[in-house]
Parts: sequence; structure tokens; C-alpha cells
Amino acid sequence: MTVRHRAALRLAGFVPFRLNRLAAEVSQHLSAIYRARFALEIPEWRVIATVGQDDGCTAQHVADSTRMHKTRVSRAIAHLVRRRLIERVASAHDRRERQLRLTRAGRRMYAQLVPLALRRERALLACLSGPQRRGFIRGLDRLEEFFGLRKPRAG
Amino acid sequence: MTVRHRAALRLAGFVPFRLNRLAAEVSQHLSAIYRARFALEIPEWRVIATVGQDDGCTAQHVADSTRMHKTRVSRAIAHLVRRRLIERVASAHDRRERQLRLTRAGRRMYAQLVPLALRRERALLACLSGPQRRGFIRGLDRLEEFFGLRKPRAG
DNA sequence: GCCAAACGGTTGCACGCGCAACTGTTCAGG
DNA sequence: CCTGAACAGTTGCGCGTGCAACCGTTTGGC
Repeated sequence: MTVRHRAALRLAGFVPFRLNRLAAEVSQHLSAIYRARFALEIPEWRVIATVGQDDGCTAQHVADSTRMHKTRVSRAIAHLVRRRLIERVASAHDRRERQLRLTRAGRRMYAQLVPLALRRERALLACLSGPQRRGFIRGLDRLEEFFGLRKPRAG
Repeated sequence: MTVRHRAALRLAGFVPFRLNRLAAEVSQHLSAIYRARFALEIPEWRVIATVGQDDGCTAQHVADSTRMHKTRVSRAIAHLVRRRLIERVASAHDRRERQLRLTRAGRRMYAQLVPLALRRERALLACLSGPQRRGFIRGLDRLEEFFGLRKPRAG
């Protein structure tokens, strides 16, 4: 292969940088919506989303499946409890952990939140053709696998 | 199209979340290397990379092309100046701005940094086949275009 | 049973970040 | 000219975050 004479680094073409920048942009876009509509920050949004999908799970599970630091999870949960969107109930078989459940209000918010999120995702992916979208997702799959980001089975 | 009975939200399959998580992982990986090898944080690394590629550019240009907040850029530059890796020279035609140049030491670091970064990028993309890689990059292109992240021409 | 290690979860602390406000400079309009 | 808006860049402040240390609980080894 013909080595580019002393390979140069173009930041604009450097994939790790591009990934970061794109993710920041997407994130900022969405978090503005979460904040305006539900007064939720990203960590709180993720907790709601996780608990809404895995009712009765623990903070540890949230941390594992979102890859957030446990202190970030802890504080997000504290906020949500204070706002009476989720509640913590002592786990029967292990008194260290506490099971997380959406309250009535939490479920109501979750029900509004899900279709909105899915709509935004579709809007985002609408700039890709079918094959492009599949190709991109496929790449995402592989990269996640490479970094051990695939969920460790079960939820 | 058959609507999934009340479309559910799986966080693990939600593209904005996946993008964020992957970017964080890649970033963390790289920044650990930058820190260990060069004692550089990410903002400083980006400044070095930008100035190394666009010698004599301004802080404003760095902010534009990296999409970092100008205060973040300002502080990163301050660190690098203190470490004598870059220097600021008053611009001839506009006394508000200052042109950024790598010092001798800065160029030395840049010369080490570039091949290391490119090697890591190749290692990252090696988990994709040729077509997969092209498909993924193509998706990246389109999404950046969608968000107006394509460089505004010129450097 | 007991002790140490590992675990779930919380908190004090230091630090990096974005925001807003600031300084100094340039430029357009009257 | 001169005034005000726009710009390049810096800094004080408040806040969210990760790290490390902590508390209480569970579990393994002996």
C-alpha cells in the first residue's frame, strides 16, 4: 500500500473525534427537549428509561446497562425520588440494595417520553437511506462488540 | 407497516444513547493514552492537533473547527502556553486576535502524537470489514451533514 | 461462628465546564 | 470623528462529575 508521505492527521476526518462531536451534538439536541418538556437532565432521563423498561431493577443494574458512574446514577435517582417520579423499596433478599419502581406520575411521564424519543430517533435516521442506515447500525453493532458494550445478557 | 403494539423503548437499541456511550468509551480509551504519554487532556490534545495542522490559526478557529466552547479553548491554550508547547503572537492586522504556533517542543510532541493517533484509529476500525467501514463512515458523513458539522470550507 | 473481602449505595472534595459578564479592539453609520 | 454593535479572548461563579473514602450488608474461607 502506498503510504501517504508522512501520514497527516486531519482532525475533521479523525473518527474518534468525529464520533465525539456527533454524539455531543445529538445529545445536546435531545437533552434540550428533555429539559424543556420534562425538566429532566440526561442521567435522570436514562434512569427513567431503564426503570420503565426493567421495573424493580437496582441502581447497580442502571449503572451497568447505561455505563454511567454509580455516583451519577445515585444522584439522578435521588433527584427523581425527591420529585416522586420513582420510589425505592427495600429488596427482600438483600438489604443492601433497593428496588426501583416508577410511581404513577413516573409512569405517566414515561408514557409521554417513549414515543417522543422514538420520533426523534426516526427523525435523526431519516437523513440516511435504508441501506445506509443498516450499514451504519451494523458498524455501531461491531464497534460496541469490540468495546464490550453489548449488554451482558438479561436485563 | 405493522406498528409494534405501543412501540417500546429499548435503551440498548436507542441510537442517540448508543452513539453517546460508544463515543464516551472511545474517548476514554484515547484520553488515557494522551494523559499517560503526553500529560494532555482532551481539550489540549485538540488544540495541539488543530494548531499542528493549521499553523498560525486563532483560538476562534480552534473553537469553530473542534466545536468546543471558547472558554474551554481559552483555558486549554493557557495550559499549553504555560507548558511552552505553543506560543501566541500578536496578529499583525487585528490586535484582538493572536496567532497560535507550536514551539519546538510542541512540534516534537505533535510529531509523536500523529502516528500514535492514526494507529489507534486503525486499530479501532479494524473490527469492521472494508464494506462495513465504508458504510459506517458514509453514515457518519450524512449525519454530520444533517447537523451542519461539515467544516464551513477552508481551514 | 468469625473475620476479611466484596458488594450496593451515598457523600465530601476537587476540578473542569458552560454561562454570563467583562476588557480591549474593529468596524459600520451618521 | 464618534458612538454603538460585533468581535477575540479572558475570568468569576455555580454546578455536575469522578474519585476516594465511607457505611451497612452479604459472602466466602477456615
